Amino acid sequence: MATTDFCAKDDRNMTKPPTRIQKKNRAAILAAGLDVFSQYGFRGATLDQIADAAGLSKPNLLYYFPSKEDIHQQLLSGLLDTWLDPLRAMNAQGDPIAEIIAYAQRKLDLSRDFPRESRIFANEVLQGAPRLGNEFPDLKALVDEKAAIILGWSKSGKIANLDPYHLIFLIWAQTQHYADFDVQVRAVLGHDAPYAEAAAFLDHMLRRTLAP
Amino acid sequence: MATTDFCAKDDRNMTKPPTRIQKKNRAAILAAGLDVFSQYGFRGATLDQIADAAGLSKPNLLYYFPSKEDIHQQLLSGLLDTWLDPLRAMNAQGDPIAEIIAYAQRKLDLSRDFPRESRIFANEVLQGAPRLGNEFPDLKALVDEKAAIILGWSKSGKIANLDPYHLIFLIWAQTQHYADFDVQVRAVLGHDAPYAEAAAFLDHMLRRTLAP
DNA sequence: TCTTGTTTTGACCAATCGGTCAAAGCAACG
DNA sequence: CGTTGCTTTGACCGATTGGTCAAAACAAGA
Repeated sequence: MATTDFCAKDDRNMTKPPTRIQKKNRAAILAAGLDVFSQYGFRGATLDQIADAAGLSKPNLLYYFPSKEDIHQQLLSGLLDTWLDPLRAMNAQGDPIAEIIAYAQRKLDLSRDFPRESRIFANEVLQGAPRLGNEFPDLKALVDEKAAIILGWSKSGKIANLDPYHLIFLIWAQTQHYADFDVQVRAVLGHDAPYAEAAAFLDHMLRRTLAP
Repeated sequence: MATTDFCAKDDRNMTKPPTRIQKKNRAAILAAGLDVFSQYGFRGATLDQIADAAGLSKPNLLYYFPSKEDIHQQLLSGLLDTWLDPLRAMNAQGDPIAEIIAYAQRKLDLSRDFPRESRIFANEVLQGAPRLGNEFPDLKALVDEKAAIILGWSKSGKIANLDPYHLIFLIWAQTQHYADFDVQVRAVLGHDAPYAEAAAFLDHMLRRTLAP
């Protein structure tokens, strides 16, 4: 056969390394997909839009990715890792309050620097996570681990006595709000730079909430 | 002409009161639209789905509403009022901390009792509020008014010195999180009844955050 | 009963959707 | 130069989309 069909092979089976142009186009497609999916959601996004944004024709786009769903899937799985990194970095040996506040601030930084990634994730969860459900066990395992650490801090009196899971939800909700509900935040505030204020507020709120 | 085209007339121009069957079908369509739009978003929802859920044929559905967009629009505008009622009820003459906590709890109740309404709203804002943008001025006016009250409490030392806008964002984010990210919350917690815990946590967090 | 206006529907439409395919274009190496 | 294999594209496909329309079915009062 004429075509090598490289995109259908899974990662372990790299019979050939990707060429320069393959890397460039695949990256362009993922960048375009991020733009379009984050703005319109999976169903609302069209291959024509993504192809346009990537500067390719639709058949050419489908030469690099087998389907619309595959582009979305690759974005999501690549995303979740980055998104959970701040939580992974929370250290049981560190100072409890400082660790939790540092985690929240890192999460807020992600919202500021990667709002499209946040929205693509929010879109997915909002609609019941039909293309993300299988990632939830890993997510739960990580949260369980970190919740146990927080619970330890709580039991030993180093922080207030509170439910660690809902503390994590609080941090998720509050930090992602600025990315996911960006238009609303900007419409209400009337200006465009909420992140410095948000960081100060978050610090105040967590310090008060966590104090033993 | 044979048809009366009643649905195209605006509310002020009620040449005839709606019949019993009109009321019933319009209500059924809005209920079905709430179900479908909240699950799939505007673009993801189809008229066939909504018609099915309402127990009507598609042309019959379009006899009662002129377009898909109109159903969505009516849901949204009817929604925003309910959604802002708890904030409207916040009383400048009441006890500051009790007022704010009561507001947050009412908002959490809305998330528990009307998660579909919350999600339809979240879906819309997430995608840049293209069909909601004109409602933002009213929203901003209300928030400005209540933020001024909170700021007054803050200045007079009745609550901590904090940014009232970000306090409101905090309450929105935290309460809506349980409705909008429901699947994620349930996947992480491993059980189905987070609202009692959430209410206790919210009370703790706000009481600490607001204390002078 | 007949008449009048409301309600419902099957058939249909143009546009758009995700995706296919064969053929053409192209780069690189001998 | 020619060959080989990677890249790009125009034309096309079946399915689905939101929406239309004329005609049929129905309800209700006279």
